[in-house]
Amino acid sequence: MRLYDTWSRSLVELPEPPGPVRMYFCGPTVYARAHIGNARPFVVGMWLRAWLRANGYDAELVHNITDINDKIYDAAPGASAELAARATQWYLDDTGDLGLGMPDHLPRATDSVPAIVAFIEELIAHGHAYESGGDVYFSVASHPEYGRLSGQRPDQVEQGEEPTALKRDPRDFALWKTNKPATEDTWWDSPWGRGRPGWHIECSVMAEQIYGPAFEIHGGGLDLVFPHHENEVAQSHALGHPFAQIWAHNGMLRFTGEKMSKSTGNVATIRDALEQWGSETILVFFLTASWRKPIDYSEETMRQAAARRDTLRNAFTLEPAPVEEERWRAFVVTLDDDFDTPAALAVLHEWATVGQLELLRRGLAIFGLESLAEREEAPPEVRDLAERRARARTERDFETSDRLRDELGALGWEMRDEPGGGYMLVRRA
RNA sequence: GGCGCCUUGGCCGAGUGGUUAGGCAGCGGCCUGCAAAGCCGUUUACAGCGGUUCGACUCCGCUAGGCGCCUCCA
Repeated sequence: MRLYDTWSRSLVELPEPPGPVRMYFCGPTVYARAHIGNARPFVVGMWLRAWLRANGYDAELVHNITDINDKIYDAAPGASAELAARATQWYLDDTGDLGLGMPDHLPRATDSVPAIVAFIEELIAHGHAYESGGDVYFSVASHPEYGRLSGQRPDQVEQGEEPTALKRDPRDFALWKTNKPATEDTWWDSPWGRGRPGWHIECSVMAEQIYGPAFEIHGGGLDLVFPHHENEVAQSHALGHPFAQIWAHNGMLRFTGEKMSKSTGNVATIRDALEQWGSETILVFFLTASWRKPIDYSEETMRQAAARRDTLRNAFTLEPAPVEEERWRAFVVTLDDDFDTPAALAVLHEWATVGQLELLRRGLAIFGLESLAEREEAPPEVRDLAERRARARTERDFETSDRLRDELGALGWEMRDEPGGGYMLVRRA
């Protein structure tokens, strides 16, 4: 299997099974309900893990929770820890309801502070960082490789608006920030006084705490390439750690519906999407685009995803054809080639058309969509209505028949007539 | 100003130097009491302009439009 790697800007072949393939995908900063775009790295990470495991890999996924951050302080003055805890639970609930299971590890920044302090001390000892007024900064000039991941030219980087008096070089970034009592109600002790870690160092440390200094895949949104991942790789490489072999960056989700825009802050949360469309439609939606490309979230694109979901589910009401195991190969080819889910989806549709239901079920299961293969048993009152309608039809009392069909519809059930008076009851999503 | 990405038929989205994925929607038909589901058929696609080539949607250049990032947005 090969995957596109941002570092080398090329497709990189994964080692042969069983690997291992250790993956670290950047998770959310917990200060509010995560929006649907935040679900993409989670979904991609979980799908990759499932696919790798199905192919005999020893695959593992770490997804971190950033629970120390300015946004959290801003959102809940005086109660930031409580908000972070609550928002962490929201995220776990929301992603859990996607039905993909959970990553192997969900480390919190707040649990890693001693390790972060130790990592920073080592950077200082090696001359890659310096203390300044209670803050500690990474010295970009000490690391000539800086900028390689993102391709940014340090001399062209736009300067931030923050006063940089404490930095030796405006490009330097914070590893540790001294506590500001007026706005920050959490802090940790360190050799440089009370403070808190910077964002980038949290991820370097959490990844290495679990995997050690080298692992296979580091994932996250394309918007994190610079500065977040550039800084992570600088911190770890500066200490001679190999860190990630492959950098996998997922494309951004765009809100293109009329009612939504990120600038107005009016965006759908994962919870909103779950309530409006359900997990199956969300997963099919993510399947329709390559993981590296942008994907548009709108009423129209979601409606289409829902229609696709129905098409796939309807396949299971048909007579299955004898399993042709060799057809599985077509699916493997698509996913082993940079995890091309749109192509894989086309294969699933092909199987649906020709009645390869066992393969279809197995393929859907990779993406957490095995529920599409399940038929829900109708409750007694629904079966009773259906029987009455069947009788009315037999007696050619179509007025009663149509009325009963409407009643079934109101209960969320669809009655599909078959030749010879038989019928099938199908749950409408 | 810098780094990078994208532009395929009504919509979404693969793909290849010459044989045109897939889905949704639309239209016609079969089936049905009528539907639904399914099946069959169907709708002059590759932003524009140059160049390379026997031949480009596919390679190169330019233009236009869109998007991401530029120190704490997945």
